[in-house]
Amino acid sequence: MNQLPKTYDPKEVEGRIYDKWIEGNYFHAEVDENKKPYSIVIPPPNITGQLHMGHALDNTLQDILIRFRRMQGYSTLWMPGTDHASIATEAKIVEAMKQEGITKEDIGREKFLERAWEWKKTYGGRIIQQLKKLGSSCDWERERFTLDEGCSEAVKEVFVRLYEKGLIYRGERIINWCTHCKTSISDAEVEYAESDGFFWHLRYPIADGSGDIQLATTRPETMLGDTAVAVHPDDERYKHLIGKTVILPIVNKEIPIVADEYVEPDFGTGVVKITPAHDPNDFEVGLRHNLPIVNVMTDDGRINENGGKFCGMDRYECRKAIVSELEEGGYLIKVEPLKHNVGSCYRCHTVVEPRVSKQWFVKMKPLAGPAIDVVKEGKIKFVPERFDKIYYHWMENIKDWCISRQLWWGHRIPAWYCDDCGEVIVAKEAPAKCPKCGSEHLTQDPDTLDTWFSSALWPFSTMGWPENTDELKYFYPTDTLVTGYDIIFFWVARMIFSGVEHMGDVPFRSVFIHGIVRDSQGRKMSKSLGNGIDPLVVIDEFGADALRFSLATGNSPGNDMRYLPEKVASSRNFANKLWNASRFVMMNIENDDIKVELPEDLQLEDKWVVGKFNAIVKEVTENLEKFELGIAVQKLYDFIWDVYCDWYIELAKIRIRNEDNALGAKKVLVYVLSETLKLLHPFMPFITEEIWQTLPHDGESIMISRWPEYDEGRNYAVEISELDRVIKVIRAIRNRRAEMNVAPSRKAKAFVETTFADTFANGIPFIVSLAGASEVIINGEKPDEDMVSVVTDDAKIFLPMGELVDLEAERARLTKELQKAEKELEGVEKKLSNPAFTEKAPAAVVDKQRAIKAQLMDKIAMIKESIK
RNA sequence: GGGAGCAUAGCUCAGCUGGGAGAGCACCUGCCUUACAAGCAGGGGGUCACAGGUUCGAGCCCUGUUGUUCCCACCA
Repeated sequence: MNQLPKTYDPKEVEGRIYDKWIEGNYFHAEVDENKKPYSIVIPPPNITGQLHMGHALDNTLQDILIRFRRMQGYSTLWMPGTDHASIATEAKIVEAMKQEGITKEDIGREKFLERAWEWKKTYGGRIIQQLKKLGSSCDWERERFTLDEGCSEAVKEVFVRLYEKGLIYRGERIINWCTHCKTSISDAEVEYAESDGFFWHLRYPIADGSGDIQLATTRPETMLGDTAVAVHPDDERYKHLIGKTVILPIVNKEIPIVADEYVEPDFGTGVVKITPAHDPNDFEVGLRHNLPIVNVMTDDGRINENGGKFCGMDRYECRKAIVSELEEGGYLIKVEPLKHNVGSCYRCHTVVEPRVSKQWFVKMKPLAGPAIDVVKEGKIKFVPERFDKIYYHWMENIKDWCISRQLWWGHRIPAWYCDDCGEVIVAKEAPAKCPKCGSEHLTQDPDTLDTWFSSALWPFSTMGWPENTDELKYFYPTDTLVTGYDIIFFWVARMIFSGVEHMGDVPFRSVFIHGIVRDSQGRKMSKSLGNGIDPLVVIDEFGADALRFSLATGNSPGNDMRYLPEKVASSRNFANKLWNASRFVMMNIENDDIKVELPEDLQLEDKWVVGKFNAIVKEVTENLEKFELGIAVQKLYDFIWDVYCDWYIELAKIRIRNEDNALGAKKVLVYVLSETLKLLHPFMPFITEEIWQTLPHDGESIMISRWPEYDEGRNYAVEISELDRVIKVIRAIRNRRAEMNVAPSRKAKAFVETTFADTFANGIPFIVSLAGASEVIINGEKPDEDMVSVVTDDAKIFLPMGELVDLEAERARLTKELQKAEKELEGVEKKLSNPAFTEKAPAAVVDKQRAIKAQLMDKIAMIKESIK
């Protein structure tokens, strides 16, 4: 006996169902040579992170694909895990220690790392628990961490291999320095934003006293590190000065005037001060002209001892001090406002300081070539396709990747330096002694690697590489990578060249890109705006299924979407609708022994719903295969609500009520519901499981049941079009009655005139029951009284409404309808009378127009007759 | 300075390879019809940004314009 509540209560269901899935071990993936593999690796969330809408979207999409493929019979692996997120995590720990009044230097590397692991233990599992709330069917037994033993092994292996191939090198280069995180960061980790600054025009005196040279800068404090002034070699204004020297104001140092093509003669005064240590371009100029590199800044953005009396000053304080001193000395000509691009750290948003520093780099050109080729050859497909252009552009213009970080939380660089001879040893294990001089005094490089260095290996490091494991052989390359467009450069691109280089094959075949979830006003959700929506709160209020459903609905690949609470509410309503439809079915089969199978003798309405279901199976499957999840989910919504609930259930009620082949109707109700639940399961896993378990079913769980298959023999096109004709008539009658404010309780006879007499004869019970007819007469004698009429494409219906009939209004309405039909007919005739159309358009299209014409002509004739 | 996306009903958005403009929400009318008021039945509302072009036929393809969002780029 099913006493199901009238509303679906996700809170009561979700936890219980999820535990059951875990208990059944359904998420676990095994190497199974009898099945085809399907695998996805999760974009590992940061251990510091909390589930946000971006995660909710990303993981909903992955779970939909995984559940779909699992039901299709693939051996399905969704590899989960977390990322150690070096900068973010270290910053959090440092921040926490600050509360205690200690710095990381106070406690030293070892103690710091202990704290970090402690932190990981406490918070690392949090986001995993949150992913479970969402319903994610990851293989949790395989959960990995970018800093675990296996991943660390892979990292070392890769580092050593690349070093030995000459693709990793160490050198003094200009890099982006974050003065807050106190580490180098890669180019990809710098965000540029236009900002209002100033352009300070300065005067540098020429050393021989022949005058001065004027230039402008946006960062006057860097003049402390100027080692030259540059002009364009062909610039007639300055040609005579090339080779001379100027006196650097304040510093009082003599520096050369050099000629370099980099200088744009038309910009500013055509003169550039050159600070090789603090500007990427100046650095290049410096190399070409052998200029000294004078670093004037400390790692926390202060002026160092090279800055003389400004030593110890913050870079912005120093800017002020320098400007006022320049002004006093008469070196400042003018200050003008200037909008320019300023780079900042993507983690802490501190303005980045370009700085020369000794770092480790990956040589990118040799890796980029093959990584471009695999996409060009179609071995990897971006969905939507347009993202390949972005990828190409980035890869084609890529510069060497700075991978060393001045942090402690991360993979320590496997390089040792001999204290005695300076030899560099790169190896997976600490060497006992220097291979060159035999010294035992070796010091490991203190730096760690960029977090993205380890996540780049994720598709194979998680499967046991460098061992050639069974998992690797079976599940690699993975099938689909699901991620937002915002991390294509950070992660996707790097996985591609890493996979191609180390595995000799692509890491995944498709990259399914989605946009970001914005707030209801279209703004990015952010902490500072305080407009973030917590998915867990939403799940608590509406249920995980409703959240998932609303994230999938209207989602089109690569496009951003807005989070609208009303949309989640409407998804919740949909879940509730499904719940109640199921309740109806269950209430009606309590006393019957029903299996999930279609009865032998399908009636018209049965074939109608089965045929429509069959079409949906095909379409939804194809949509899912093409990553058109938003379209698939819309079709399911329409089918369940409009076709199944609004029509089939109502039609079935007639038979159940009349006990006219009621069992057949019940079987169809159960069959179609049960199979539809399967199609919906990837989107709404909890409620579909809950209902499926209550219905008659075979097997332990819907999530491991068989995905419905399209059946060529069950299209029922004829029955569908027949019943659709009847439905059109029912709608038309309802419409007329509503217009006339006829109370639902008031029944009236309906006289139907049609050429489809058999069809409507079959439809009589439906019209009686669903259109408020007391009796339906097909092509019969009409009484001589005033009636309202309504015309569909296939039939004309007369309703005697007694005193409700207002002849004048009726005539007006019909005239309007006639005009509309005539206008339509005009359009169709115009098309058909155009020989170009009938000759060139496909026959099917022309036939369709002819059919429409015939229908319209019938309709017009019928209306005209009524007006008389 | 390059490149990309978006512009469709009051709002948020779908619309697959070009063949009679769609959904949800909101709004209006009538209904507690024994699955569901988180519901049922009906309704109003769109020159598919603008201007050209290709085509028998364009929301969809091409060109340009405007607005908007984003990505990339070393102009000091």
